Amino acid sequence: MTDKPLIAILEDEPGIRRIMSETLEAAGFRTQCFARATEFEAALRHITPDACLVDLGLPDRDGLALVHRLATESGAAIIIVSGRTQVQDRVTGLELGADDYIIKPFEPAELIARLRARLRRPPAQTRADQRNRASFAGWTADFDQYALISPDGAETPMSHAEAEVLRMFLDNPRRLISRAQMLEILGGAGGESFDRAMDVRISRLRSKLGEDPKNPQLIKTIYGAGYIFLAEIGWS
Amino acid sequence: MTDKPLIAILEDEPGIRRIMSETLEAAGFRTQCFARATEFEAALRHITPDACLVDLGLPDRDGLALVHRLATESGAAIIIVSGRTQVQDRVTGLELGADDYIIKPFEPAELIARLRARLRRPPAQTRADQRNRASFAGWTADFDQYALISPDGAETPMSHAEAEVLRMFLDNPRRLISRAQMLEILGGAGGESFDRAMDVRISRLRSKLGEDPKNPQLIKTIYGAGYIFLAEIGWS
DNA sequence: CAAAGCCTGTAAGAATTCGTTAGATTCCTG
DNA sequence: CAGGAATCTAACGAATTCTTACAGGCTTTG
Repeated sequence: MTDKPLIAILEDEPGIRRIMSETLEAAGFRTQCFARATEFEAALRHITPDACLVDLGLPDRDGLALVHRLATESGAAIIIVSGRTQVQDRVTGLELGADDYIIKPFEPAELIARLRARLRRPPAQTRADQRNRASFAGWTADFDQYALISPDGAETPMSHAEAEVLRMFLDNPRRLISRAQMLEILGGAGGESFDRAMDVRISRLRSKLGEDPKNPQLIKTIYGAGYIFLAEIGWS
Repeated sequence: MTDKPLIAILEDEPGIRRIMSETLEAAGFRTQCFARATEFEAALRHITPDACLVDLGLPDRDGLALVHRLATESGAAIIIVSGRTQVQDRVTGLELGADDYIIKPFEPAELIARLRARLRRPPAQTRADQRNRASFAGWTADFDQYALISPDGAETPMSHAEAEVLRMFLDNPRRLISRAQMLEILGGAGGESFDRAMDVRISRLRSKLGEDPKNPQLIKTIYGAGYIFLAEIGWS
């Protein structure tokens, strides 16, 4: 974001609203204030704030419902600023999608710090991206076509079991995966000798990836601990 | 996310550590606990937690410095769990890169809710290739590939146990390492004859490094005290 | 419906890793 | 230099993992 982040403030009490706005402006943010949820929702058609500070005690709407809608439909960071002090309030607020929960009265410095912490992370992207193709170490795995394309362009079909294992690795790159985890992820239905089946799956995937059995480059074995997949991965 | 998120817990008090771990496991997370920052940093070379819960009052390191390092170098969400209640503590913690700050004593439900809120957002871009390579005395150790490259360019694979020992040395260069420390670092399972196992590990590593048994240049034995690794080390 | 082909778990033997054992060697003390 | 403790390493063996072969199940094909 090249520009100052835009912060929407939803707060029905004018005094607090003014304080929040001034504090944030002084800290280098742009602000836009609303006293009612309906106003705010109308404005949302035209503006896309980077973060929303919402007071739960609004006169014209249930604040939590609004938070939930914001969380699911907008990418903005949502910070509840509320006078309700119960733990349960915080928990439900956060679980409905709020990113933080600040109790009134609050210290301006903490509000700023928490807001900055939220804005440091990239905004949530739309859930629409499919991400069914991954490339790594010259290979490309297409999970729609169940195909594996080698660095030299040759395309090999990939079986379901192989795809499952590969997907598990691609979802956890550079991370140790224990056998227990594999069993959990791949839904190993409690077969007692399932460990052997796992070995065979790995072995077959390795050979399909052209790995040297003596010295595999991509799928490393950690004796007694599990496996680790080593590659930079790009999804598309 | 196809599998349970991995949460690292850095907390020196065993009671709290256990409570946190059990709470999180019950909520469907995988956890891994550490009592000291050094242990944690060593483990980070192998695991990639999705979030880190760190207590600021660690015995062996300044917690805030660790938070800052984590924030800049790892993509994990960072939540400080501290007994310090001052606003200023929270502000500096958050400004150094923490994503949230929870005050002890905390409600388990709130911890879970805040953790989930952090994990809902996609992780910051995973830090680009952090090559786990070190060079010393003409050798290069690649901890990703589990390979050891000799001064004349020959590449030898390195087993997990060997890599563990070598990494311990490379993390503590030119410093005496007692057997007790080795046991702690390498998670010795408390076997009575573990000392012998350690000897053998060292011996094997020495031979792989081409050390003259009569006069080792890199791994020196200090009779009755421990070992010391002598070399200039460059990480990359 | 039979035959062929592919997928995938099971079994079995080979290969690897790594702790244990034990005898040899080195080091310190007196 | 003797004696005991600490350390080294070769050899062994248990546990783990790899690969190949095989069989049952499912789908495709004639």
